[in-house]
Amino acid sequence: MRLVIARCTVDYTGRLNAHLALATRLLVLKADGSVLVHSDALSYKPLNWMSPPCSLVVEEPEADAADVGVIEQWRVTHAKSGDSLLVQIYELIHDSSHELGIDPGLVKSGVEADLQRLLAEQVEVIGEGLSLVRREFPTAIGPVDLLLRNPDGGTIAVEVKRRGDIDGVEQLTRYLELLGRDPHLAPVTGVFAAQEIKPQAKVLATDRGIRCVTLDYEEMKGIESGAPRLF
Amino acid sequence: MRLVIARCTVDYTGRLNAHLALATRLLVLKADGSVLVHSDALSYKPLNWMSPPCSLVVEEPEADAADVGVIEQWRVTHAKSGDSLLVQIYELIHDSSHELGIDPGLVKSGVEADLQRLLAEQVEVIGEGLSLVRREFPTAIGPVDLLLRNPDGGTIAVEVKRRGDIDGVEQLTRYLELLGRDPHLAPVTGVFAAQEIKPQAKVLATDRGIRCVTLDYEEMKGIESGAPRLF
DNA sequence: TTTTGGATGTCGTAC
DNA sequence: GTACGACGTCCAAAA
Repeated sequence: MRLVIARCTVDYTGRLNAHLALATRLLVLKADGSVLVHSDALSYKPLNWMSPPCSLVVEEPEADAADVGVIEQWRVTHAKSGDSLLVQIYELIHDSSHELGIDPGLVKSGVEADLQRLLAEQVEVIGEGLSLVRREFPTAIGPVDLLLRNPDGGTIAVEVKRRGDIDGVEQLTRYLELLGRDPHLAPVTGVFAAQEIKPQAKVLATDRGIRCVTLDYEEMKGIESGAPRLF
Repeated sequence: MRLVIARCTVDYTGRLNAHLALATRLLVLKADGSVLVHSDALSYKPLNWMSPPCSLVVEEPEADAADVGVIEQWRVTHAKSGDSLLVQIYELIHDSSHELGIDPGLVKSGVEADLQRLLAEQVEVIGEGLSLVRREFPTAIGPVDLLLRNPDGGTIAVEVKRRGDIDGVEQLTRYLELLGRDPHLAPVTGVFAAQEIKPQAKVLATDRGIRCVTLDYEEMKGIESGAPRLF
């Protein structure tokens, strides 16, 4: 990994055109050829970048560029899309290279898949007496997260999200429409389960007769890992 | 901006939990207090990060951490959400600070707003004889991108997207439902216009009687900027 | 290889 | 401040 601090301009041409006026920025050149341009604010997202696979070529600045002070010029081109990034350097302030090796990678827990797995093991969170038919129940328009059997008759389709948005309600609505046509399953009702449900999503769901359930990941995690309580 | 290359572990606790095992990484500390953790691959997205507003505190490593080789420990805490990042440093390989100043920011062109503007000027792309009623036609649930008048009677609502996804079809469906109730506009038909339309979106749109139109940005740009061709 | 859907999405903007 | 849609979304798993 090469780290460069430089006064530079950057131009991107590809899915859109973007220009960065002359200023001092951090340029990160990664081992896979990718390039990041960062300013001293706005975490996370680079101002400009090029994703691998791409190649960096050091070009000779054009005469008029050199006249206005460009001392070095990089062209980074994406191998497939042809998108390219032109970095024109006016002043090199820092330049160092470092051997990092391969990263063992990030280990996560608490994402949608975890929620779904926990909820499948704890269907009582949805309601009394329900039983799991299966996770990822397949339909023509995609898998339903959880399908439950109601002992009083009928089926419950559960859509699990980390954050419950209007899109999730739409998705569940499509599933309900389709599943409701199946005489083996009908009547099918819907449950929208998420750690956090947006007000508009709640309104839309309620309007469509879909019940909303707010999930507590930490609590569900506790029930899973902890020994059953003694009372 | 402070740049640190270090052998470290990183743990994030917040919306989820995430752990990075011991390895050499780039740590970027920005002027606004935010922190980025990057490996030597996977451009764009940091392995781990903390967004502003947040504060960094250098803690004394616990005895057992010090025993396994932790020489320095940072805790970065988000001011509002309480999310936190724990960086345990085992070896400092590089450490430098740089004054970057404020970035003038990115200038873009060629996004959805351009597509919509161009299409408003070239409604013949949608169909013969149509005329523009207005852009951003207001409704109770948000503005319709383009509203067109059909000389044969009725109205056409156009949803413009750069990439046509199933969400866009849902959005347009909601508009059509609402607009169709207005006797001044009815009958209202829909057109889904995008540079690229996903197969599932096309299927859903067609199923709902919505016509799909694929837009060619470069061609539309050419018609706008170029002189009319001489034949 | 293309497609699909999640994401600690992030980021801007209208309300 | 909240809600909502765009994003050069990025990214990984599935088909």
